[in-house]
Amino acid sequence: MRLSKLFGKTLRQTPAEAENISHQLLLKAGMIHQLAAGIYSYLPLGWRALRKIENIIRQEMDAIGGQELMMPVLQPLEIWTETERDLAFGKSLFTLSDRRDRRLVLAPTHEEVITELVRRNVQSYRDLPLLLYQIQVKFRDEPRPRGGLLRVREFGMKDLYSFDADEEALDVTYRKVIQAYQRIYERCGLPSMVVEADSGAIGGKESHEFMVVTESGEDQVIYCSKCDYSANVEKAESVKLPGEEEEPLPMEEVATPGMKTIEEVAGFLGIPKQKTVKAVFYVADGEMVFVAIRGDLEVNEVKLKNALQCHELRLASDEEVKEAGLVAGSASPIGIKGMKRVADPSITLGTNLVAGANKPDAHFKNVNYPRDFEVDLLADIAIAQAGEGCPRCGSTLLSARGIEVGHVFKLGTFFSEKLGATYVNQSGVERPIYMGCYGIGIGRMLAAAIEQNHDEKGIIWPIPIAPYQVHLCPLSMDNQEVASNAETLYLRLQEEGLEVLFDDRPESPGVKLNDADLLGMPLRVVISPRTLSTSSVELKGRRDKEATLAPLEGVEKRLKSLFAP
RNA sequence: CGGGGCGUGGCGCAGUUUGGUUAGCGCGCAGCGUUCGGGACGCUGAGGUCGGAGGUUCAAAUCCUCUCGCCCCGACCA
Repeated sequence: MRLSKLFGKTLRQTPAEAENISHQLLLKAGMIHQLAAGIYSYLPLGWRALRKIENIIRQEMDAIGGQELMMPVLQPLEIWTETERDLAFGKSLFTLSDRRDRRLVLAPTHEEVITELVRRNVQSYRDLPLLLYQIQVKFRDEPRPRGGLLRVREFGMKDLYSFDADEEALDVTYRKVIQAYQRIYERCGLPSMVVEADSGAIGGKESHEFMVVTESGEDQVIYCSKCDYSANVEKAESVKLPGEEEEPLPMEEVATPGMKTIEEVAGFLGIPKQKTVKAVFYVADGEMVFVAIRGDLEVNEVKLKNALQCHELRLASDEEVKEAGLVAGSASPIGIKGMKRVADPSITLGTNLVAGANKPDAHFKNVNYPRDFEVDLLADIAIAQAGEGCPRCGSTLLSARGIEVGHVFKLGTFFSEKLGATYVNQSGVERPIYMGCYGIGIGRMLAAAIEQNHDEKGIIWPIPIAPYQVHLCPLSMDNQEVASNAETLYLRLQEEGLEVLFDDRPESPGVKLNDADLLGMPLRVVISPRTLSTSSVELKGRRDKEATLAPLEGVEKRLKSLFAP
């Protein structure tokens, strides 16, 4: 490709809207263009890189027996109400009406459609196992798109669905896909980490995410310093630091004038935070919920949502708390009624805790569960923190930030039972199909690859996903000898099957070299009066500090072997 | 949705507080010339409904009202 003809210009200044490195570099390099919040065009260079990622994914999917197909983006709303996933997705579901006022959705994922499709085509155990995938655009009306391609409303996704006869077979498939995913990330130059995850709106039992560890990541990962336990913080469990065990004392009221927060109360009474009980109020699907947790811990809203099995969860407003007859700052689990009560097991660690008295300026001390109060549900709803104990081996937990570039779920029979996708087993008995689903965000991978591979000058493409392999950069194009040698070298490199970006623009050397760094192709080939004086060209890997000279004669063979698979 | 910020040629900005000539500057773009190994220089030139609507005024980028959009921080996800 001739740079003089390439659609998409490099910018000298980074557009102000970009905050993330990947977003800045993609814009600056002219690889993407924003149309609206979370909606982007891919320009030719960006699109080439994206297609390379797609093809690597295709190869690995095909290698484990996946068959590619294509399903509709536009779907009737009914198939979503049937599984109640319209509620699970809520406002993230893009909906529209056709001319006859039939309600349609722009698909955010395809479990319903594929299940319906497979139901019609699978009858026997002989048809299983089955792996079907597509690479397609998905729509999700995210509350807040951000970070360029990191979080968008229209995005390319590879979604694979697996169909097995039973749980054991699903387990085998699930592990196989995880390994394929690991190969994909590795091939794309993205070191990834598999972590346990919450299954969210997709549903299902077991779930794992693939994280690219980087500071700009939106997710927090908790992992063990010793064993291989790792989980998204949404899901992560931990062994909490124990509280002091002492003889339970009779409960009594203490004055805590003006003390509202846990810090204030603990400080005022001269006790550690873990000797207090924190009370928090949520509204779950319109119902007020009381939540108690040890004072030094925070509520994990994902866990709470799962424990309550609700669709919508938010903190209660001050007014709602007041209306319920509670005193914020001194709210108490003792004597609470008229609403669901949930507590984290951490309140059972230690004795003689301090809790609110449900009146201003007062708390109870020597509160003990279950002697002094009861709850309807005792469930792990705490955020795991670095420094706490690993749930597997007890060693210290650590934390890191990551970008979620893939997510896999064991769905089990959730969809097949609801939609009647069954098969007849060897004994002639009808059984539900065991399903799994597996997604990779492709644009997100592209962004993550840049987050992970760049320097102050620009992008450093991992070879397998670089838009072009070679950046041919003649300096002084008005020099006849340079121009003609560059032109023939361009042809010779292409004849060897190399992908070449040819900077044939009559720009000054500074501009061309800086653009080469910004665009980030793996190998730069400079040809100039200087190199021609010794009948050579200059080679420099994008990551290398120094360039080397190589004879012009036969350089195309040499480069071909460099990029040999 | 809550909090913060911002909308002025393709990009980055100034001008808005305190209304007042043909709305500026840098980059980029076009033409000509000189340059040519890390974002060169000179000359000439094109390009703007100041996000939109309404209002106040002799006069609005600037003041008022409404509205749309974008970014960042939080609750959601590949």
